[in-house]
Amino acid sequence: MNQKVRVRFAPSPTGPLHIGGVRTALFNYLFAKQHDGVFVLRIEDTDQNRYVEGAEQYIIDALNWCGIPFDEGPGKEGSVGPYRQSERKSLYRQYADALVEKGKAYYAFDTSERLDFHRKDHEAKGKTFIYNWHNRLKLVNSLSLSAEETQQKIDAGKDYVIRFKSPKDETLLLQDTIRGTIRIDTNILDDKVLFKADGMPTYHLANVVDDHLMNISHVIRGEEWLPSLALHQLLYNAFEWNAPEFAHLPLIMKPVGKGKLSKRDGQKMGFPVFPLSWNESLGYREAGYFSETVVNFLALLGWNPGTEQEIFSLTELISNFSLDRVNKSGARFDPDKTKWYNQHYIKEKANDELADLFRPILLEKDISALSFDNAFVERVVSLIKERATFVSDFWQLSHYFFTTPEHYDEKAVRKQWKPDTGSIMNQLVSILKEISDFSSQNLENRVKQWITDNELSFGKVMAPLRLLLVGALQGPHVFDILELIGKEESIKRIEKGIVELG
RNA sequence: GCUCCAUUAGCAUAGUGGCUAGUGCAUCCGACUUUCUAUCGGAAGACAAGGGUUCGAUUCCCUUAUGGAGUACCA
Repeated sequence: MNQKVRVRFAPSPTGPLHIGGVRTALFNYLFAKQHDGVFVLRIEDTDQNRYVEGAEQYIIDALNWCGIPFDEGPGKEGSVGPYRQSERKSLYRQYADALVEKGKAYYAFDTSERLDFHRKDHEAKGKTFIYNWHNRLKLVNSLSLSAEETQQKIDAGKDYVIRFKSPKDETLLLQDTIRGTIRIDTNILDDKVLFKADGMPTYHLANVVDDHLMNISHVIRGEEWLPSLALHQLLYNAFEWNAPEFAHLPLIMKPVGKGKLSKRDGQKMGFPVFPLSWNESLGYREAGYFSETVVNFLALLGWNPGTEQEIFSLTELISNFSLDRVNKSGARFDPDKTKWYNQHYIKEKANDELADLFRPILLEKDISALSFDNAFVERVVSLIKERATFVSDFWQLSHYFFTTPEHYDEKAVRKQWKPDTGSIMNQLVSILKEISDFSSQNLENRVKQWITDNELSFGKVMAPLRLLLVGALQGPHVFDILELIGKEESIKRIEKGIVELG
C-alpha cells in the first residue's frame, strides 16, 4: 500500500497566478520532494469562456522563477498526459456515461433560464433552491421522464447535461489530513452537473477522473474546495476507485479588514499579489523581491515548523515541511513581514551579485557611473546593503559615493553648522592633507587624535563632516566614506562646503 | 438563509488539564562617547464570551458571538 507520492497543482488559466496559488503549488512541491515523489502541473481549462491567452505560460514562468518547477506537465510529458484538460476532452464523456449506466447519474434537460428562475423564486421566499432528491422528479430529466421521452429529446438534439444523483439519507465521514474527520449529511448536497451541454466536463468530473488516471496520491488544494469534498468522495465511490488523500490549505486573508486576499488589496496598499508582473499588475519579481523571499514567506503562511526558526531555504523547507503542521484557520497576509524577509535575504546576497543588479540603476542615474569599477561598486554595496530592503533602495542610500552632493539637508545645516564650524573644517582639511595612508582605520585614529588633542567635541567635527561628504546626516561610518571616495574628492567636498555654508 | 471550517497580544504563530503562556513582525524607550529606515538591549501587549466536565481549564464538551469558504452548465 506504499504508493508512490504523486501530487498535482491544477490551476485554471484564467489570468495570472495569484500568490495564494503559488503557495498551493509550493506546498505540493515541498510535499512531493520530501517523499521523492512527482509534482504534476495540470491545466484545468474546461471553461473555454474564461480562457486567457498567456496565462498558462505565466503559470509555468512563475513556478520556474520561484524555483519550484513541475516534473510532469505541458511540455514535460510523462506517461499520463496530455496535461491540459482541453486536450483530454474526448476522454471524459465515457466516464459520465458509465455513471449514468450505473444509475449514479442522469440526463437533465432543464434550461439555465428555468433554473435561474427557480433559484430567484426560492430566494424571494427565503428558501434555497437545491436540485436534488427532494425536487428532481418535478424537473425535466431522465428520472422524471420515461426512457422513450428521454431518448426522444436526445435524438431531437435538445441540450442536456449529466447530473450526479446524490444519495439520500447518508452520513458521510470525510477525511482531511489537516482538519481530521468531517461529517456531511448527503441530504443537503445538490445534484451537481458533471458534464456540460457544450460537451465539456465540469471541474468536478474532470478533476476526479484526471486525478485517478494520473495516479495522484495526495490532493493538496485550497480551502475553497472543502465544500466539494463530499461530491468528490461520492464520485470516487461511484466509480469504485480509491480516493487520494485530501488536504485543504487555509485561505490567505487580506492584511486588514475582512475577506480573502484580492488583487485590489495589493493596489490599495502598494504590495504585489502576483509573483511576476502581468500587464499593469506589479509582480514580486519586478518589485525587487528575491525568489527566496517569496518562497520563505509563502511557506510560513499557514504552516510553521513548530520551532522558532523563520528563515528557511527551499532545501530546508523540503526536509522540514509537513502537512500536519499546516494551520486550519485562515492566514492573514502581512506585507511588512515580506519586506523583513527581503531585507534578510539582501544581506545574505553576495556583493558582486548585488553590484550586478545595482549597475543598471547607476547607468540610469548617471553616465559617469560607468567609470566606477566593479570593486568600487561592490565595496559601496557592502557598506549599505544592511540598510536596504530592495536593490532599488541602493541609489538613495549611496548616491554620495558616486556624485558630489549638490545640496545640504536644511534641517541638518541649521542644527549642525555653527559659526565656528567653518574654521574647524578648515583645520580638518589641513590635517587630512597630511595623511597619506587614507584607510578608514588610520583616518579614524588620526582624526580622533586631533580632536582630543585640540579638546574639540566629536559632535562638532563628525556631524558637519558627514554633512559635507554626504549632504545629509545619513550613511555608514564616516571614515569608511572618506576612504572610499578618496583623499582628493574628500578634501574637495569639504572645501566646497566651507565656501557654500560659510 | 443553509452547509462546512475556524477563533492565543495590532499581525503571524508556539504551547500545556495545574510553575511568571514562548517566539517573530509592527509599536514605544534606551545604547552604539556623530546619522539611520541598520545593529544591539529593554518595555508594553493575548488564551472571543457564557455555561458545563474536573480538585483544577487557555487546553475537553455545549451554546452564543465574530470571522472565513461554499451554495453556477466557474474553477
